[in-house]
Amino acid sequence: MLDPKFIRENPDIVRQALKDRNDKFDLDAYLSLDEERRRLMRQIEELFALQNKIDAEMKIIIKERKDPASKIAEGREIKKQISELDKTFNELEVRFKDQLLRIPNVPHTSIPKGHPSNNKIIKEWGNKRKFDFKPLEHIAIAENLDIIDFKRATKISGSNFILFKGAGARLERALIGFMLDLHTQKHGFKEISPALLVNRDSMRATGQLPKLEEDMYRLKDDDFFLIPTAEVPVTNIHRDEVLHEEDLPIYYTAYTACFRREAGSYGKDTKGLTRVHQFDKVELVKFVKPQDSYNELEKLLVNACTVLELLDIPYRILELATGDISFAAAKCYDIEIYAPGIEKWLEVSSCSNFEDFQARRASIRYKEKETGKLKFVHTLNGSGVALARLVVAILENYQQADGAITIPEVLRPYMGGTEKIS
RNA sequence: GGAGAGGUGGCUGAGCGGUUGAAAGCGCCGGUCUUGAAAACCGGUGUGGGCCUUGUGUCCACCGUGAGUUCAAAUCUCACCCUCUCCGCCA
Repeated sequence: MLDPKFIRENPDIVRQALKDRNDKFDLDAYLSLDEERRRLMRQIEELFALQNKIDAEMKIIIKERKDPASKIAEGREIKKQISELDKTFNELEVRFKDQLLRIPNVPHTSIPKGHPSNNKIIKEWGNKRKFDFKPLEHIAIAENLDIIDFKRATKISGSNFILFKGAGARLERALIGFMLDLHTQKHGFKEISPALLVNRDSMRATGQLPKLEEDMYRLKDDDFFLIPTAEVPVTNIHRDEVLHEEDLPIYYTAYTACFRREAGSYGKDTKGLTRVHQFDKVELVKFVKPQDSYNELEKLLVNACTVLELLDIPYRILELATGDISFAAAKCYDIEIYAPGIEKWLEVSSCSNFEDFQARRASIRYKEKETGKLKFVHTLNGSGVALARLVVAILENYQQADGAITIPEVLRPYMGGTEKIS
């Protein structure tokens, strides 16, 4: 969330941010709510001060064994006044906090403004494969090789779920192992394996709640949520903590399944692996000092790209426009990989700097040695990378004329030396 | 799921309803001593918020969370959450 004081003092910046994001949040209603609650707060605090004064006088009266009756009556009167104001104040406070949590982050000034069509391609890597036959779509490839079973996945769970089989399942596991090893051994990340169910506080801290509750899978009996990304449990590792400055930056990587309800997206990308309710992902999360966060974002992006370069999959990087970045992000790069069968660029990673937006919600701070002050850390995360779509790209990029798939060289050690699936 | 114990500052841990924002110790910061370091000793050290005259300013809140009793709650009552121990169940 944003600092309420910052919003109050810079309403124009926030208003512009909302406009750039095409967010309909009613800032004026928020601001008057803030003013009203502070007005009431001042009244109540004055009464508290009065109460404290009576309290002090009361102590003297008792000590000197005088008659306390009139002071007691005074105290009663104050108490009555406080309890009346308090009721209204509490209502306002609940509304205020809820509204505050619905204000998105202010986009960084460097990023393109407006509609997603203004997303800027800042890099392309690799050459699109040339085939001397018509490349098939991944669905056909996978069904021919019997490594993904779409029909049975639907029977077991429903539409847009996956069932990997045989070499398909092995490929999935190989990719996870390859990526985790790369990030832990070469990029300095610590491996984390978190729970896939998290509580409401955790979802609020990273910014999924309260706004996006409809998009989340929720266990209604226990008020748990299925994680939409490892970002949630991993960022929450340090919720309500004060970190040591010398421990920063902290790098974590985690493989988890991710669950997306995608309410309201029916009819869009409904076929194959490109949009599913559950997929695997290796996530990268960083906690850094504020002055380092934009430098760390660039490094994070390189870490994610390295995965694709080692797999030799053509990719491009998009710098997202204000209208396309997520609720909590200040700046975000998307990485898209090319799938020659369906002839589409597929998003496999979003690398974002949240600045102190999540840290403020989650209360993740560190004590700055030089000043002795507590400061919010900056949090970042990026996929390194998402699996289902990566499998699409591998199948379509590495397909052969005979319908077989050659295994990218870096994956072979993870597949027991297998060179092709046929 | 059953029984019991307990949640107090960065940590450990005291706390008869009224000079308790909170003893003590550890840690941390500064100083003395030392060639330097350690030890010892001395001093300091919570967070969040409101207000304006932005100041070594002032006021308020905070002892798991929420409600209640009271003139007054860390302390009493109730509910909830969480942790630990034992038992049960279980991969």
